[in-house]
Amino acid sequence: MSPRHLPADERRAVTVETVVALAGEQNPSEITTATIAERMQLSHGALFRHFPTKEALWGAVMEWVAERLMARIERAVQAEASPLAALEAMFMTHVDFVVEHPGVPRMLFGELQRAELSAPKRMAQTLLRRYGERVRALLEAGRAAGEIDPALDLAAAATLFVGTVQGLVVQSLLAGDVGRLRGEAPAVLNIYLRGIRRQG
Amino acid sequence: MSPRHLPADERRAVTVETVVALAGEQNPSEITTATIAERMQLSHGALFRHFPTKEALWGAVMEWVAERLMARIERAVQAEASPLAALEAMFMTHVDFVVEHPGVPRMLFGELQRAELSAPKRMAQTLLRRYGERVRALLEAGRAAGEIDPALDLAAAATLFVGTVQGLVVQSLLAGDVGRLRGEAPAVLNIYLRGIRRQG
DNA sequence: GACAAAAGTGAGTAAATACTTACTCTCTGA
DNA sequence: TCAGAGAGTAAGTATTTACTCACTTTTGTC
Repeated sequence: MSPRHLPADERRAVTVETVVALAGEQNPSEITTATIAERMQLSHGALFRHFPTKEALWGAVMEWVAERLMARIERAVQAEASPLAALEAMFMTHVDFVVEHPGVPRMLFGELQRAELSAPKRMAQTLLRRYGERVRALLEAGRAAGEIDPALDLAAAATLFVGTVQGLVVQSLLAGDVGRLRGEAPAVLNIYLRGIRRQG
Repeated sequence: MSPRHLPADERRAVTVETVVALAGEQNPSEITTATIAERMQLSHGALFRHFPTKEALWGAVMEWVAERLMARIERAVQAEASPLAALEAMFMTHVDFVVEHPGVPRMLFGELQRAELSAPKRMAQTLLRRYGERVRALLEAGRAAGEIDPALDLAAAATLFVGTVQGLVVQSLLAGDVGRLRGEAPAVLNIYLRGIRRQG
């Protein structure tokens, strides 16, 4: 068990991870600062030594998500030779990430819904935009390499790529079982690939 | 303007429509009973003459959504001759519905996130299951008619169909503009259709 | 037009929740 | 070893929010 007293930066890291874990178990927008503290065996007041407001805490969480997700995806993409293989790797890496951290897509969607343009919302927007641009770049490379249908609408293909993951997430929310996601993912991805690939 | 005093059933109907409208403007989970009443120019207390709890009100809203969405989709499907054409009509009808009522997919997603299995959550699950089954039935018919790739994984195709809409919704949350949805939808649908269609 | 039933009002209440503060404990380095 | 900085505690406070209730206004019927 972790000691009661932690250096500030470690405490902040533990807090963020606690929020990510909690978001995998319950509606992210219903997570209270009290439950976060309780989960860490910490008093409620102590939380506010490390984060001035709840919004600042959510900002740190979104930063954690953006960094980890994009880093892992970039690593997976770099390891592949062809653009289409990279797209496949990107998809499966994303799915793995969601299986490990089921709260993440729900937090992102929840932030996007917010009315005011808070810092965490802006971070969610930025993340998704970067993600979309990465997909688009791979699609362009794939088209240049002759792997992808030359007539393909790249913007639409990028939107559908995000939707492909999103459809799986909805499915897992329906079934209440994130584990099955990984098994179902390849079949869904195949349909997508068939939709964008250059015809033999 | 509607009169201050309405028969109970009309007041309930107006209330539900007010919630649907509000959900198009702000985070559905942040809609309070007070704002609902205010929007109707009604006192807060009066709301609770017509709905015993907020949860019951949300139940009525989900029922409204399920009935309207499925009825419209069924009508569109019936008007088409071939299964693939019906699938296209279903998609565009759904998109139209979302453009008219942008709060709907967000309410649905929000309900699915809930921890406890409340009545509104169960209704959201039922709706999405019925929706998925309808897609699957069309896919099966399409396969029987030879329009669709015989090797297609139907469950995966149904998941991706839902994701196709969902991807557009995420896009509109990013852009903050639901109107563009209708214009972008056909290109996204085309990629999906290319993914499931029987190769010439 | 009187009356009862239906619908609405508005001032409340209790619970939840983000944040504060005065204090105490614990670790570190000179 | 001990002073002080850093981390934690616990009992607050202010605000929000779902829901209540005693009372008033409107509406439809005879």
